[in-house]
Amino acid sequence: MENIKEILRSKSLKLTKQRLLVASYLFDGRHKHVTAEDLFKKLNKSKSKISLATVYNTLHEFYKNKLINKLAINSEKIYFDTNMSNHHHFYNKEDELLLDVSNNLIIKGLPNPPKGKKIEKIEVFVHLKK
Amino acid sequence: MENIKEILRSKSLKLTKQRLLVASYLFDGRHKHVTAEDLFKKLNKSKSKISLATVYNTLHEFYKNKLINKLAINSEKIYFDTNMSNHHHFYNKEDELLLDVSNNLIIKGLPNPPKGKKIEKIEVFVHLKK
DNA sequence: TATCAGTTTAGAATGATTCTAATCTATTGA
DNA sequence: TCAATAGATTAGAATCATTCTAAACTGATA
Repeated sequence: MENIKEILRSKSLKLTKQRLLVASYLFDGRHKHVTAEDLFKKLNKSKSKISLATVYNTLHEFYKNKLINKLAINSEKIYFDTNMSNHHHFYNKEDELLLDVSNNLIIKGLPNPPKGKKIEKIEVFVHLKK
Repeated sequence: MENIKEILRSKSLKLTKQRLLVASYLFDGRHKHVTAEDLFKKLNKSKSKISLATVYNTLHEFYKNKLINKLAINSEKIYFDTNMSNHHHFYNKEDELLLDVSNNLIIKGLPNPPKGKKIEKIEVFVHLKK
């Protein structure tokens, strides 16, 4: 719990009950992919209480502070990803499977970005089927 | 116009006014990225008439028939892409710039997909910044 | 420990998309 | 040619994830 508090302090985020609740779920050492709705349900199963709006606020706050990533893989839901290392994803729409591809990929043949623009990030989605 | 009709016929799609309207805009020889809303506005500028629901229906019908692609790049809007060749995208959120990366990329270091799954498609988004 | 900027909240609002069910029309086959 | 009908179109309502609002609350500071 002390290291969770340290994470929030390092980003100058106030240590509120709700943030600690969200952070201790997200940063328990295992990487996770969650939607706001999932997280809301999961956290409200225990006796803790947090509103859906706060779940959204907190996830975006963490995202802005580079504590989590945001994945817009299918335009229906936003997934937040606690794995901050450079990685990519396997995705299977049918069963909503979302898996990290942890290897560092080597991508050759990429043209230069348009004038005045720099590459911020390369995102690779490997779509799967049966 | 005859080749537009041929495209629809080849997919057993009825040749309705609205489908011909959409198809002749989309398949005029230039690749396009459009959202349903954009397309709805654009088509209704001319004297032709088409409802928003029909624009959605038609785009999805074309998508199901593999006449266009669907891009879920930012979870706010769905883009449809008339370029059906194997390609990737540059994307700059700030100015909603979406560009084809036409080169065939070579991606090395990809692990095997999980058991029982095959790779359907690899989608690379190159996010840009200023 | 009082203050207050920053947080949380319930519920309303938004906006893209989908649904509904009534009307219309391209196709087909007699 | 044309009547029948399966499929297409439509306006407007419904949906659903997300954001907004503005009132109440609470950590952090002095």
